[in-house]
Amino acid sequence: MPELPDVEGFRRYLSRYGTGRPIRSVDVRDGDLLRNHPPQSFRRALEGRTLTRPRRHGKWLLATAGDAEVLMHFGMTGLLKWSAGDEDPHPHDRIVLEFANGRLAYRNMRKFGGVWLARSDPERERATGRLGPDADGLERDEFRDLVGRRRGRVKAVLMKQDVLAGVGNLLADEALWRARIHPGCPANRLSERRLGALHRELQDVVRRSNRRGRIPPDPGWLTGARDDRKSKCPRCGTGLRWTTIGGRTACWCPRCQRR
DNA sequence: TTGCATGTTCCGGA
DNA sequence: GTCCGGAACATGCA
Repeated sequence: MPELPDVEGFRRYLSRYGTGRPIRSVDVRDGDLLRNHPPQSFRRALEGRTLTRPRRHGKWLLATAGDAEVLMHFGMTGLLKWSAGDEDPHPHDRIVLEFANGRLAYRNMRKFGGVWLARSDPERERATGRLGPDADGLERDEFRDLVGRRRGRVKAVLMKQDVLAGVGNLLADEALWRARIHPGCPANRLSERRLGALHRELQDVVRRSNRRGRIPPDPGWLTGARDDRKSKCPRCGTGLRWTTIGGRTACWCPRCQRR
């Protein structure tokens, strides 16, 4: 699931369950997900430390641990899960932080994404790659400069993490649908007015989704209709259409979103 | 059995 | 250099 709003939910979750007391031990149940350190040095860096300053940049969740920084990416199936009891670990729990009062699991079925440790800005950037400014709160002028100059299709541009960070497949489709812009339209052919509308709708979708920790699949949202290939546009009732843009399934309304 | 899935990266080609 | 499509990554589900 994880796009910007989901990771924002994980940030709050980490803040609630993973900070304020020291990590007693680290259980690396699947070393594949530790992307830039062997389990032993990862454990040494974290055990006895307290996580502080949980923060998010795009789809990345970061936290300070002593002189190091923990970086988490959730791929398509990652999440955080707290448990206070002594139930068996879930089979997809890959890395588990043990605290005195319970444990916090980095769970990830498909093993895209992972967990990194960084001790410097360059080391962090090697993990995350170049990231544009976070999509949440991006000012209109900056959005216009970043997105409006690109020749590529607007949906693909929105999803490029080095342009702006945090927008994934669902968020891009939702904002484009609301702004009535066809996902295949070249970004640099959008008028000022339409770019402004796209900016406004994206900010609104992000703000409302962040409160829920997900892009809500509610009535009135494209995200609430897109899974069913027989769905109609929640706004005008026209049959939705699907195609591939930027390697992912784009969903749009052929009546509301004309080329 | 096949196709598809909300992410990223790498490659070849236009 | 830019942009695109396709494949790969790993796993589960319809």
